Amino acid sequence: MGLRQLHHFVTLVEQGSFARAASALHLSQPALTRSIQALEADLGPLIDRSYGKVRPTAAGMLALERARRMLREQRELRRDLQLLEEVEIGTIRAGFGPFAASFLLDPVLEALVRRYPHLRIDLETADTPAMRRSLEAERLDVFVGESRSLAELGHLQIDRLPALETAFFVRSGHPLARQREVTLAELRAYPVAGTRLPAHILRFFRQALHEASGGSGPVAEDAPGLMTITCNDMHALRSLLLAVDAVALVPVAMMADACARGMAVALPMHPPTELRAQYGIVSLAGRSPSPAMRAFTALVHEAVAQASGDAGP
Amino acid sequence: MGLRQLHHFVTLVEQGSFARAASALHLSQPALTRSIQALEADLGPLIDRSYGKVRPTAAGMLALERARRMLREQRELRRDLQLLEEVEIGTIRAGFGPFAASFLLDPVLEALVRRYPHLRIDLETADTPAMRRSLEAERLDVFVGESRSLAELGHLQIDRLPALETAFFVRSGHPLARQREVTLAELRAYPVAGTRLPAHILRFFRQALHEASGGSGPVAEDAPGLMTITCNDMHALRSLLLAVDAVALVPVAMMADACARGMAVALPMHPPTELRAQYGIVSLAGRSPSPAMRAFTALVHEAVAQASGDAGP
DNA sequence: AGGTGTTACGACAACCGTAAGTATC
DNA sequence: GATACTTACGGTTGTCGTAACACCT
Repeated sequence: MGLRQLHHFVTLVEQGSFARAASALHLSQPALTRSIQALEADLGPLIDRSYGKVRPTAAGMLALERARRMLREQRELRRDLQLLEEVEIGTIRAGFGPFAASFLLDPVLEALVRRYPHLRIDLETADTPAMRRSLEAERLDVFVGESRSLAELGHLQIDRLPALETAFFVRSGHPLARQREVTLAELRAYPVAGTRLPAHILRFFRQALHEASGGSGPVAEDAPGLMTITCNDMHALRSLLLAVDAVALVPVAMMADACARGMAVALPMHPPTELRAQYGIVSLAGRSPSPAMRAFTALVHEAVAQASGDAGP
Repeated sequence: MGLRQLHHFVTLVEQGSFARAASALHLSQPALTRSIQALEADLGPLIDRSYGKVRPTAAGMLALERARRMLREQRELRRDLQLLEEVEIGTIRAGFGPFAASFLLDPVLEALVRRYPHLRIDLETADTPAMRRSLEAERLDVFVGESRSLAELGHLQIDRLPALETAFFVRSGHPLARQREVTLAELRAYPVAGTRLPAHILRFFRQALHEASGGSGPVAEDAPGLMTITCNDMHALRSLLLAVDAVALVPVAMMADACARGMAVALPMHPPTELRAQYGIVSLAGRSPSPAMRAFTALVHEAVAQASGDAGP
């Protein structure tokens, strides 16, 4: 019993004659005869041939029912795979780190919904370690997050994004906004807000402050950090810095509009702080991406390009 | 895509490795690899191979669902066909002519129910022309009836039964019961009951009566027949002849018990009337019988043998 | 004769098992 | 080196089309 034979059988019954069925199947009559014979050799007599009239036997009626169901499943499987390929069905479970979420979540979500209205979408924001756990536990298909700390992990595949420019921002009326140059130490006169930072950035700030205050040698690990406020909701930080005389370390892309409207400015740090977050699209290695995931990845790249285009020149 | 390949695929996912699946399928490992490759060439990537771990992709999950349904339909088709063969499922729509019903319906129905408790049974009694129409309209699968009039019809298949002995019966106290011989003409002193008879029997009686009354030459077609009462319920006729001084033409087999208990006797006709009804199991030619129909046919033969054994010696 | 279905034959593709190869641990 | 899977090769089976055959109307 094979799907091909069953298809032949169903068509034969539906067409009512070997000749018509064979032509409907784009098959020669003898081939159809033999196909049916083979099926009957397997399942027993299925049709009564009485010269010109083709009628299913009792067994044939049973077979007809089941065969139709099998063939329908086959058609629907092909259809489902097609729809999956076109992202007409499917699910994407994606995470965004705080930085990425701040300027990627909105456009990516909008683009996803706009281009793939039937896709089931499950997004969340969390920090990199949490998302990494979710990914490994397969609660997540992919996440966009700080990826430097994951670079050596072989079981993760990282699609690196252009380095994410960050800077210290204040609102336009802020005292520091008037200075031609600002040092790290000067920031400490104000509340300094940002997300929880990766270890290497934390170390960089501690070291810089240590040196600025005339110290030398190793820095104490428990020395107070630069940040006085951490919050992983970047939009809250944005609102904060626009409302009060705080300083916030946020992605440039996120502040592009506020700067354009003269509401905020990036502080001209001295020495220049090269604060580039290494972000990437992280997924489990060795797993072929679903069409939905490929679509998601593409949209993230698009959104990044868009954002850096806005914020760049 | 073939059922074999789908089975391989499902087993592979269930077993979690090519090696285990191949052995579970009684297949060599390379054969399984190639089978899966062929399926994937058809449907796209279905599984992620990551050395030792076999996991379905998103497409694979869809395929798995559909494939399982198809394979279940396949198993159930085989099972249904087996059950049909064993008459554990199926339907029989059978008719009985009045004579046949009188002594076959009860035992055949009982035997059917006893041996094939799951068979759907649809029995009816009617006269031969009506049953023939039902058969041709496929409201009936088979009937047991007077078959001489159908012998030449090519589109009907007739499984002839032993000739059905009939005789004129009266109750023991009947005046005619005391005679050593009874002529047809003598019957006319009493109500004569029977079923509606086939044309050739009617002609035989008319001819005999005509000759007995001294006539010669052709008999008028509208001459009064022998029967004064016709009823196609043979049990009613039986009750009638046991209750009043009537004469009834009924099958011998039907009266065997009453005769044995001294309640009725067959009249010793002179000249002997060779009243043999030619009964048969009639079905449409060119249609292979369902298992249920074969079972029915066998049981009818059994019941006939049983009845003629009872009534015979 | 015309149409319908089956068998006969040669060619091609599918499938299998054995054996050799490749990659991962 | 051991294990898990893939590729290579030769043989069997399944499937096709063309052609010849058998049968019914």
